[in-house]
Amino acid sequence: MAQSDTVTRILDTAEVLFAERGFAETSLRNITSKARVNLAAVNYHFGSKKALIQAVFARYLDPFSQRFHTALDELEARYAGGVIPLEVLLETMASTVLAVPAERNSLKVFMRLLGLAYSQAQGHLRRYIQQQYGDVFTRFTELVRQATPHLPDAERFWRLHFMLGTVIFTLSGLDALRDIAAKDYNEQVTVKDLVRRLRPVVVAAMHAPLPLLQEEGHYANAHAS
Amino acid sequence: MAQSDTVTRILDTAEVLFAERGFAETSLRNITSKARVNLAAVNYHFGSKKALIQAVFARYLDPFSQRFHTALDELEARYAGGVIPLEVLLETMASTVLAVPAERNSLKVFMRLLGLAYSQAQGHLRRYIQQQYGDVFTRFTELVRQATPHLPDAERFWRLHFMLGTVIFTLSGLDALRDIAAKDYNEQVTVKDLVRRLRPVVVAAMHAPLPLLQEEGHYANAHAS
DNA sequence: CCTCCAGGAAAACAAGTGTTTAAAACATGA
DNA sequence: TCATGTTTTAAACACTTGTTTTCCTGGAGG
Repeated sequence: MAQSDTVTRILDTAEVLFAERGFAETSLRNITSKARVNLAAVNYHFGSKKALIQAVFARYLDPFSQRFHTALDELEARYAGGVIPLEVLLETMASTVLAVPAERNSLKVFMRLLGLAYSQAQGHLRRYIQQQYGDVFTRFTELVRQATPHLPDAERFWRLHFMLGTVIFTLSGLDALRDIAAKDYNEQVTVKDLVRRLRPVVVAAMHAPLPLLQEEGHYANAHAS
Repeated sequence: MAQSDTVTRILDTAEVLFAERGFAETSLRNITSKARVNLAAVNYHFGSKKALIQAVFARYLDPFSQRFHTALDELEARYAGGVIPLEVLLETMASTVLAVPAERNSLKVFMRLLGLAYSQAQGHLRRYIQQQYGDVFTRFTELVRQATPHLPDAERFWRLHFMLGTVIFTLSGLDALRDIAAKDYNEQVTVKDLVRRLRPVVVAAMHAPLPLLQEEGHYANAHAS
């Protein structure tokens, strides 16, 4: 209750400001004034701006990774000992992501934050996320490995990141893209629609034939950087 | 020459600092001190920080869009009147991107900047890029449309952005990913390698079967945001 | 010679930043 | 009710930010 309504007001305000403007571009005075809370409250309750940023992420990622873990538990039980098909794994991940708004209210904010975590400098964030939630991701990729034994490890690694890029890029830039799409194809897309569109694309990408190796001289004027 | 060696020193320094730290996180004092140039020089030569950012982009995008235009000209001549196959279009785009380092020296910086342009708030940048270089992109997508007549317009739109996400996300986060990949699969990837890996994935993604429409209730707990 | 003026250098400017301090208000259990 | 510990508040602090201003330099052209 009153047990620091301030804390949640700060978090609620911070997450949407961060999502729409980035971390460096959002000042504490920005947050606190919009949340109608004293400026010092952030440092009092969280210690620093960095800690506030991490708290914003934790509020999304804690329940998410927990849900994901139990979802994977169920899968492993269902396919006891056997291999879980790739489609099922992807489907599970998708539905876990889509379940986020059940407790927090904006999937859009969640995806945007993830996008920022990658693109923004903020080295401390990537480190924090990695060491805090890295194990779920590791567990997931291990299951993907078993589901795609034909893929060389390196190839699978890259393809997973390709798909991560697709999802995060699309869903985190959703607003801008949605505007264009609505204007050109007058169609009002929801996140759920997008996930529906993503499914066959991701599956096809993971099943794509292996790249031909080293067609030398294929690209004129190509220099490594 | 002395005809403002200062200008290029500023641009050279700014582009790498921007690429590795972002725009807001890079101060003019940061740039000018590293470039061993007076602080006021930026405002003298460019007018403002925003203008400097745009100048950094222009130095990459001007030659790029020019090259891309002539490459498309050649393609249209070669396939006079006919449809240019999707693979050829993608190949052309890839080699145009890979040709960037021929004049500017870092493909990595280029991709990182593109990534920032999307993810960073910086509304002015997206607008600038859109109205300055939007026509090449429009032309390219029109050719893609002709090459993929079976795809509904909206579906093609989204798939193109999916792939844009893949490429920009991967290539702009290249350094971090490369470190992980090198550690786990001791393999030293170059940008060229990545493009080679990307090719079949992108092609497969574009040719993926259309999504099933509306399997209602497929995702439990799913709420739109 | 002097003028002119693009360019460089140092300093100041006003505004905004995260963080800290110290006092006040509040709540709660003894 | 009083003392205790927790929150809230306003003010200040110590910087950093982008931008301007002012002065100084060094040639080119008349």
